[in-house]
Amino acid sequence: MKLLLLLLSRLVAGTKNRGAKSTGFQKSEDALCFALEMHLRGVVFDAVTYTTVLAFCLDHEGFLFGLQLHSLIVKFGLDNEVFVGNALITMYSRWWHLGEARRVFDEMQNKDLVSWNAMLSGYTQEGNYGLEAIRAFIEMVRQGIRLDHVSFTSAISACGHEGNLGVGKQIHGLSLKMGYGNHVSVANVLMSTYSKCDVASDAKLVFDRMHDRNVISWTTMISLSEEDAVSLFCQMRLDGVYPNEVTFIGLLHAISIKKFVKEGRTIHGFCIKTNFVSELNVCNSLVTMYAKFESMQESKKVFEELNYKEIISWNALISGYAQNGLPQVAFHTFFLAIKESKPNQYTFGSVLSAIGAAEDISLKHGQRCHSHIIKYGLDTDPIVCAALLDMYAKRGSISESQRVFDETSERREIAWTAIISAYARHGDYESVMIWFKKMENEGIRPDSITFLSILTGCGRKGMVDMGRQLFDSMVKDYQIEASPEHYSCMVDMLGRAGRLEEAEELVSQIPGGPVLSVLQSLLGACRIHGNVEMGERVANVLLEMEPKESGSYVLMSNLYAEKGDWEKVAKIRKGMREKGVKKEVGFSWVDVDIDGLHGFSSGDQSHPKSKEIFRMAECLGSEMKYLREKKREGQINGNVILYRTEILENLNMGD
DNA sequence: CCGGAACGCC
Repeated sequence: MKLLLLLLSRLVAGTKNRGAKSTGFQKSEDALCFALEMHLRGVVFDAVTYTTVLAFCLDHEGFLFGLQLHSLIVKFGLDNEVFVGNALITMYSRWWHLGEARRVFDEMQNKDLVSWNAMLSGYTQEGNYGLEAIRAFIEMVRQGIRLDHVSFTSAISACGHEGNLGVGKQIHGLSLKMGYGNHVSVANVLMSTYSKCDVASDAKLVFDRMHDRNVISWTTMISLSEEDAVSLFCQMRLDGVYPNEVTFIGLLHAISIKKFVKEGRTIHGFCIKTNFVSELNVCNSLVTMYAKFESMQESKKVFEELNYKEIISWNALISGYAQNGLPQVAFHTFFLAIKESKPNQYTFGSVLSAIGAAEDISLKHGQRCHSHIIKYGLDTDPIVCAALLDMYAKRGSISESQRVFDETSERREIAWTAIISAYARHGDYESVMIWFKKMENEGIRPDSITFLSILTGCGRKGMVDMGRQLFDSMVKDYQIEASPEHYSCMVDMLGRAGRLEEAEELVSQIPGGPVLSVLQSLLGACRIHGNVEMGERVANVLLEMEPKESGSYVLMSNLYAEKGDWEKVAKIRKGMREKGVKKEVGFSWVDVDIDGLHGFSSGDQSHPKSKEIFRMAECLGSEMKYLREKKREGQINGNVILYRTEILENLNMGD
C-alpha cells in the first residue's frame, strides 16, 4: 500500500516525461489495479495517464483491462483526445480486433498522422488485412493526408505480406519522390519486401545504396542471403554495428541450411563469449543448427543446458530426431515435451513426420497422436491437417488420409497439395487427376508441389498433351517457376511417349541450363527408344558437366548394349577406368525382426546364409515370371497372394 | 503519452 501511494503521488503530481516504464509497473495487471485504485480515491485521470496505462494492455492478458479502460475513457469524455484514440487503435489491432480499432478511428474527430499510421500498421500485421492496408494507404494519398517514413514503412510491409510487387514498387517510387526512400526503416522494409517477392537482387541493390545501416538492416540482409550470411556478419562487425538476438537467429539459420559446420561452431563460441547463449531463442537456433549438422549429441547438449525450455526448444529437438532417422527418439521426446509444455502445430508437424517415416512405430501411435491433436484443439490447423494426412498416406492408410481431408474444415492450398501428393505417392494417378479437377473447381490455386504430382500423373497415364498444357499453364498463368524436378518430370513424360525431339527442345529452353538429373532423364528416354544419335549428344554434355558421375556412363553403355554395339560399350568401360570413375554400389536394406538390419549389394556373397538367399531369390524370380504369364493369360484376376500360397504349396516350399 | 523495419520450431 505504501508503494501504491508513492506511485499514486508520482502519477498525480503530473510530472512530465513519465514514460510507461518510469511508473514502475512491470505488468499490465499492476498498472490496471493501480489505475482502479486511483479512480476509487476520486482521482480523475488525464488523457496522458490513460495513454500510459493503455500501453500496458498490449502484452500478456491485458486486453480485458483495456476494455475496462476504454469504458472509463468514454465515461469521462476523454475519447476525443487524439493520443487516447491512437492508443486505443493500437490496442485493439494488437489484439486482432481490427473492426473495433476501425470504429474508434472512424469516430475520432481529430485524427492526426499517428492515427492513420496506427490504423495502417494494424492492417499491416500478418493476417488477411494486407489489402485493407494498401487501401488505407491509397486513401491517405487521395485525401492528401501528410505521409511520413512510418506510413511508407507500413504500406510497403503490407505489400510484402501480400506478395504484391507491383504496388510495392509504386509506393517505393513515391517514397523516393517524397524523400523518404533512403530512410533506414523504409529501406529495411523494402529489402524484406523485395526478398519476399522473389527479387533478391533488388533487395541487395537497396542494401548497397543505403548509407546508414542499423542492426536491422544488417540482420535483414544476413537472413535473406544464406550463402553470404557469414561474411555479411563479419562486415557488420567491421562496420561497428553490434548484433542482437535476432541477428543470431537469422545467421544460425543460414549456417544450418548451408551446413557451414566450421562457421557454425565459431559463431557458437562467439555466442558463449558474448553471453548470447543466455538468450533462449539463440539456443533454440543452436539446437536446430546441430541437428542440421547431423550431430544430435551436440544438439541435445545445448538443449539440456537450457534452464528454461519453451515449446520451440522441444520442437527443434523433436524435428532434429525426426530428420536424422531417429523417429523412435523423436516420438519419445514428444511425450516428454507435452508433459512440460503446451504443444503447438509445429510440435505435431514434427512428430507426425517422424511417425510417417518410421516403419517400426505402430500406426496406433499415430492414432494416439491424432487424439492429442484433437485434445489440444489443433485439428483445424492447416499445417497439422496436412501433416496428419501425409502421415497416414506414408503409412499406407490412404483412406484415413482421405478422411482427414474430408474433415478439414478450412481447406487451404496445403491440404489439397497434401491429398494430391498422397495419391501420387500411392501411384493412384486416377485419383490425382480427380482431386486436381476438384481443386480447380473450388478455385484453389495449385502450387509447385501440386503441379509435380499432377505432371507425374499425366506422365504415368500417358496423357502427354494434357501434361504439356498444364506445364505451360503453370509457368505462364500461375507464374510458378519450373524447378529441376518439374523439368525432369516433363522430359520423362515426353521421353516415355517417344517425343524425344520435343523433350530435347524443352531441355534447351531451361533458364540457366539443365541440371544433371534432367539430362539423365533425357538420356534414359534415348535408351528406351534406342536413339543413339541424341543419346551421344546428351551424354557429351553430361560428361562435361560431371565427368565423375557414374550414372551417365552406365546409361550410355546400356544404350550401346541394347543396340548391340559392344565395341562402344567396351570403350565406355575403358573410359571410366581411365578417369577413375567407380560405379557407386547400391545397397538394399532388409529389416528382420529377430536379428536386425541387413545390407545387400549386387553380387554380394558375404552373408553367412547367402547360398540360401540366392536360392530363394531364384525361386521368387521364376515364380514372378510364372505369375506374370498367368496374369497375361487372364488366369489370375484379383488375389495374387492367395494364388501365391497355392503355388508355394505346389512347389513344396511352404516356408 | 500514441504509429514503423529484421528472426527461429512446419
